[in-house]
Amino acid sequence: MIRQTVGRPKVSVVRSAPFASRLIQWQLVYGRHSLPWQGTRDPYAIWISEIMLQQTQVSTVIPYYERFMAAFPNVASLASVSVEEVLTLWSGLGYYSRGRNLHRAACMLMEQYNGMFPRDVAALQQLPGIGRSTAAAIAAFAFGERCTILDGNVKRILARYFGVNRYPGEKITEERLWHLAEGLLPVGEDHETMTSYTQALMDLGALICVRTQPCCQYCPLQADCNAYQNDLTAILPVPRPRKILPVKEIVHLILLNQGQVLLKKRQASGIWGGLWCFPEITVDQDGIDYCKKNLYLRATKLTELPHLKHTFTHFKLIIRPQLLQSVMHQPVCEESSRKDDCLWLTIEEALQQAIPAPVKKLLLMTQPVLQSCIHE
DNA sequence: AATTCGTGGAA
DNA sequence: TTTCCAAGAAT
Repeated sequence: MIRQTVGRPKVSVVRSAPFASRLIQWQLVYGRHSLPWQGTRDPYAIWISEIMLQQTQVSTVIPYYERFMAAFPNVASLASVSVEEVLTLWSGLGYYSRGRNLHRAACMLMEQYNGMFPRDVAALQQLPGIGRSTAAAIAAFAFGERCTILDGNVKRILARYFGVNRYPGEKITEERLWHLAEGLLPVGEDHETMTSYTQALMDLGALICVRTQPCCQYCPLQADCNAYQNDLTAILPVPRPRKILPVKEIVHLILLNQGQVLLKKRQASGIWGGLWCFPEITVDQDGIDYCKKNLYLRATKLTELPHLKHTFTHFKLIIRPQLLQSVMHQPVCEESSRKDDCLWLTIEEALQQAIPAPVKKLLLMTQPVLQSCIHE
């Protein structure tokens, strides 16, 4: 830590008053007030938005949020559908365990709370997909509970404000940030104050205290900000320690038959868990052989499509797509269609399933090819 | 405690 | 192009 004067608890509570009130005053004038999930105290709407916004930018979330709320406007409607239907609307958004947990939590809310939301943070945190920060966001926005969030915005703000010169993702540092955040909460306990304050933290981080080139001229915390006073805003917060991303290479088999493609459901765990994907093999496997042994399909190779690069947080993936024409003999056809983890679909149908982003790209690339195949 | 979960925007 | 990371949680 950079040298700083952190007082005893009583002192820090008193000193925190200006922090919260300045933020709140700033938020009322310069903050965001028209995001789709604002202006409501419906815990369901707030919950959905908070889950979608985990590690995901606002502009990305908005269309997904609108579609999701239109389809599932409340806990009961979400709990009543299959997890498949939830993942279909989640398709392309990433971190698909969020969608699975959302559905599980909706079912738990129906069973344990009669479809209502518990008011306290501890109970909220028991629900799958709701951690400490998301629980605090829901409790603050929906119920006016006096609890603090600690998302990427707040970590960045506090790292600068207090001059925290260690990586915020580090466990010990994160605990420190939680403690600092608790100490900055507004003293009042009314709902409106907690809503404004929590939104203020997010807005300051998103609009002023951004990662690169923060707009310190317009920051209500400028006078007390350690990083600004010491010209450290460019190097705080300390970035994540670099790691070399491993590169994985796989083959996706795009099987074509009578205007349809084959999608295979992935196992529940691992990347793209439970989503529909092309059959996947290693680069040194033979696609035609794989079709024969695992899918009971005779196939002939058509062509190899240009490879697709996809970067995850922890590895890079090179997808080598192979177009295969499958010939389905009658008994073989029955056998392959009997597998409940395989689906023959037109591309239009496939695009409406729970598929990850690269599969969507490949489907769109395949569309013209399939058209020409049909005319043969 | 360190990994494993997606995807796309911004620099 | 590469790098970083965004309203984090679960394991």
